[in-house]
Amino acid sequence: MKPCYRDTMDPNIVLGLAKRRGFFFPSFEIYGGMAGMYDYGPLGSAMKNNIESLWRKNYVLHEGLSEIFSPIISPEEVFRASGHLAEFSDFSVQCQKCKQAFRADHLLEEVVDNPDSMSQKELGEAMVSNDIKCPSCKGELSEPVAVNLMFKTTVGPLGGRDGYMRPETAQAMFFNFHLLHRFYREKLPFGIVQLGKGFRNEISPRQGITRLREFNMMEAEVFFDPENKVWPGFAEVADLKLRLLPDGLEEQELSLKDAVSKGIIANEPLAYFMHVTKKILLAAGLDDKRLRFRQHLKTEMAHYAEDCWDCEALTGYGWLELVGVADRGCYDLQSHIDHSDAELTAFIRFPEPIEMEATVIVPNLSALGPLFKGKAGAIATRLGEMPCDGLDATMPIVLDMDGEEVTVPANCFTISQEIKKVSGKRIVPHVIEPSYGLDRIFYTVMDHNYKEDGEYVTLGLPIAIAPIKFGVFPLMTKDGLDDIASEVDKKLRQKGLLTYYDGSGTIGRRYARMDEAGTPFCITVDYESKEDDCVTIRDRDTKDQKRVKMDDLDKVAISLADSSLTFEAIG
RNA sequence: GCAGGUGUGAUCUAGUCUGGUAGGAUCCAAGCUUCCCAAGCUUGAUGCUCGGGUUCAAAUCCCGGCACCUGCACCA
Repeated sequence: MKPCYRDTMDPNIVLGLAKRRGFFFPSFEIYGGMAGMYDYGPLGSAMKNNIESLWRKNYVLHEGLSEIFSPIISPEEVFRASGHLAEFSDFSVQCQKCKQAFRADHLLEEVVDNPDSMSQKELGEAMVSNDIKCPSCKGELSEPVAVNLMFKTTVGPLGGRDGYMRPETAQAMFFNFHLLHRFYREKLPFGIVQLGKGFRNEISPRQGITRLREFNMMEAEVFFDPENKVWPGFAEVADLKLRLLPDGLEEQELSLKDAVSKGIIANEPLAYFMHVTKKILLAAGLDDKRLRFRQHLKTEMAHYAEDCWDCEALTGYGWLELVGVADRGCYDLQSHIDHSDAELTAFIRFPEPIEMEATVIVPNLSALGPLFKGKAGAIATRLGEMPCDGLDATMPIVLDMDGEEVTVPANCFTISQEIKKVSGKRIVPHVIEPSYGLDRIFYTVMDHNYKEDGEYVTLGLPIAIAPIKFGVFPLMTKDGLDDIASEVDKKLRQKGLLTYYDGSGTIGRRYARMDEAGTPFCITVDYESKEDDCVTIRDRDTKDQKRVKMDDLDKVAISLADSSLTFEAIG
């Protein structure tokens, strides 16, 4: 069994361990399984919760972003605005001879204008009339077939509104912007997070839990005044380094400050959240040497994005994208503004109100009304909006009202000079989006922490991530040792620590079981415990043991669990 | 979706070519052993991916589905 890539884990070994120990395994297996669907087992669910807690600790507690929780099924309009409907509805053709698949609109790009806006039927006709053949073997191509990567459903049992399972959690943070901005007392910057499931009907899911059809995300949207893109914590971390692989340049280690000042990373907040990403991934136990930030190539970056970096990890599947940190500009909010009537903007107050002298047309409604009847309102609005440069107050104004020429006599308006006080301006905020693929991070945690010494397997999980914090054993299940151990186990659970009581098999076997599950510490009650009221604590990574008074055990265990105490420092 | 490969207890695997009682190892469980690093002994549980066909007889041969792996395509 060879590793897939040099110095990286064979995924089959990780998959085997995951299944054997209840981290994760294919779903619906007794019914033949379903590609792209996995279950998290008992240890996996606990570890997934721990990764989420670590993430929340950073984003919600430390950075002060707030969490929302919104529906998975969303109406079609949301995805028309987000662009997913168009993006996910490609038409694909296949070569009859060499079986290769191509996007129909791509093949027509050279010969037709705007092929991506054509219907399935139009594309098919255009393919025939332009005599399009397979680009690689010149074979005959099939009819275009719709490829929709979103799961569609109908809301209402008797048919109703079309809906889709969201392909990302982000949209709710955009279309609720007006409420969330108000929640933040109308200040910028502020940020929102959402954790939850997203769905993509992948054509061919592969590689375990790294490309699922139903997957878990942890996303943040941080909103900024585009003219003032700063984040308060930046200065503190400006000198810390990141491993960067910029588009078109060599891989290099740069401080946040230098990367921004050299224009490699577009702005400070983007660099800041890249740093936050690195911090979280290291705390989750990923190997710094196998992490890098790769900048999206100009060609792969969405056209509206200002800059985008993927945090990638080297795993048994090669380099795997775990996190995307993107500056999406104002694209998402603007798009929802365009598709709805909502005012998803922020009002930026000037330090001092600005007084501006302006020439304005003031409609005279008492003259307009009788003359134009029902159209008077629309005409008055148009007059108020039109530029007044060079207008003569004594001449009639000619308007084009939906193709109809309307002459407004001079008595229907006046032109006057006004002083306008402007106290601020309305802007569409820019957004920086750190988006984390939880399942991929989960996989990489196992990949990077798998250690083998001969046959002996240890999962070196950090205690914050480890599903079980302490194994609790009686050396023998008799002479009352088991009662004492049960008592210890119960006490630790009451303190909120997940333990695993095990009295079966030899002591070595029990340590081995816990090592493979990634449990950092084991507590053993032995015969001496009955004399000295002490138990041993054994460290997974060094196999060293220390004796601790049972009365102090709570405190020691809690401190070990929150990493405020190290094993070496136990007195 | 296409092409190729693979599918035997929870895991790794022998058996498939050449049809005839499914075997081993690990793990798991119960027990013995004053048992601190997968020791030993006894006992036990769990399996041929699913469906159809050929045959007296199918893990084995044929057809189809499903899943996994690799490549292609796809990857907001």
